[in-house]
Amino acid sequence: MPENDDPKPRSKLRGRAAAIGLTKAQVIAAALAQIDEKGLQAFSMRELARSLDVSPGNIYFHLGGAKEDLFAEISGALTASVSENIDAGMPWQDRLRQVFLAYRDTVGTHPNLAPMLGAQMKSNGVANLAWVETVLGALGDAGYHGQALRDAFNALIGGLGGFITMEFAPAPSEKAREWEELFAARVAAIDPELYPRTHAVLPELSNRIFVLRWQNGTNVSYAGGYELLLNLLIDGLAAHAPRGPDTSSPTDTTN
Amino acid sequence: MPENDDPKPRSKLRGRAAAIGLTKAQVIAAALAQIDEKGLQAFSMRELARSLDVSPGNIYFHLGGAKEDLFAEISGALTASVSENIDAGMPWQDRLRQVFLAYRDTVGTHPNLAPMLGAQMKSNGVANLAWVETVLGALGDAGYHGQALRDAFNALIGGLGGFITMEFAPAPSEKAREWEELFAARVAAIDPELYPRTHAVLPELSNRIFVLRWQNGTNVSYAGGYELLLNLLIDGLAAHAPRGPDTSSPTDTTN
DNA sequence: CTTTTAATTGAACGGTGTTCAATAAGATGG
DNA sequence: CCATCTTATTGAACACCGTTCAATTAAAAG
Repeated sequence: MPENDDPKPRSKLRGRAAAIGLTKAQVIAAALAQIDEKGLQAFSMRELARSLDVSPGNIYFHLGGAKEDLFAEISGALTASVSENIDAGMPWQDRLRQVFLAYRDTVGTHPNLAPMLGAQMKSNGVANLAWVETVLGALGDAGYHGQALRDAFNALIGGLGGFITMEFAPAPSEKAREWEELFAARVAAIDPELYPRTHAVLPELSNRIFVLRWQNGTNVSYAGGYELLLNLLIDGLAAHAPRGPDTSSPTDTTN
Repeated sequence: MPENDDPKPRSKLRGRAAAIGLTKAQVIAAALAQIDEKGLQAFSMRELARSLDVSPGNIYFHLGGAKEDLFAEISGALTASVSENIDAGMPWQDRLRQVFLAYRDTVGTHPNLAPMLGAQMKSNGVANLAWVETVLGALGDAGYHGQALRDAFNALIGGLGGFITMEFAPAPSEKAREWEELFAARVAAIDPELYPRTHAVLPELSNRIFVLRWQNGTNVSYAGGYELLLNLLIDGLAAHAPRGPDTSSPTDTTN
């Protein structure tokens, strides 16, 4: 692994020959492009090397790690900007709303990353401390601390982050067309006697709700469900706040 | 693929020779055992074949499908029982609470399946219609219909299902020990000037909240966060219900 | 016992992630 | 300008993987 973090290659010949001057940032960017294009399932280190006209080994040299680490780097790069432009002077409710709407927008730009954001611990890492700080700060201002803070934080991140993971969960690889037809057949065969509420609701909600769908958030908007979830959480956290909001110096010791 | 669904092999010699009489159900059970033991990442069709003392091809013969389909079968088998024993006579709030607590308990028994439940559309399929029916029924009794029903359903499934996916998201493969140390080092280096709220909260919440953790729900309980999320959702949905609860015949056409 | 059907194998194809010695390219300093 | 040293790059190799398929064995049917 190269021992500095220069954005530019040390070679002065960059641009003269194609295979000279590869950079860690280039590798990460190319990997992101590759995933955007082909999906996480189809992504491979060798294909990435091919797309950069470079040998596989060279990628490992610049990365200084394996595929998993590459994913972590991509996640970090993606979510780095989520908590920028959050005005700390706003009410905590607005700060939460804004940061979680921004997070969803960001993931929505690269939906194929969703599986690794939600379903792999390493892809969170300590990358976006600013994000954590914003959420913890908002909840602190709301009066949460100790165990209640822990639960509130987890409910927010787990609920909203998890929602987005499911929203953009990928369809079966490639043979999507075939699966869509198979799915439609199964839905059409739902027994109105056994599942009356489901059957009644199908014409309106088929492919619009989790589980009963064959397309994900890339094709069908789940904004309504997400915003409802976000509002219920914020309102509920406000109603159940351990003490009045905006108490700036928590000096009591009742816990 | 064998054309019937007999739980027993057609051979009359079952038990006499080891490699005789493999069954689809056996394959699925063995795969689940394998995933429970080694994790989803390490699972492979060839290893599965080895664990059954059988050739890889034989597995495909009995499965009649590929790895993806096997995953879908496992998901279906796992979640089949989630909505059993839900008393339809209970208030809709209790039905929701019960079914979502049961879902989390079920996944908690096989946490390594979490990634494929949340992050793969096919692993939901139309498998657990009873579950969908229970949730739709409860929300219907609460007065939800049309778009509001859609959003409420998605908020519930996406929020709670997604939470569980994140809760049990796996740590990096195998070299967990090494990662834990690396993580601890990074956490210790958090700048108290840049991230005061995070820094202040670390002693109490480190490894207890999403993002700032090196172990998942298998080692650390996220029950508090989940129950808070569940309660906020149910209470909020009750407060925002389009009309009074338990109106049995929705005949108006205001939507 | 022969025919037909089901179950099983083993080899093959075309991939994969990752490591590593050998080598080429560029920087350094005499 | 050249010799040295460092960095970058390659290509081959290793040990896997998912999936298909002709050939073969085992069991059932007649």
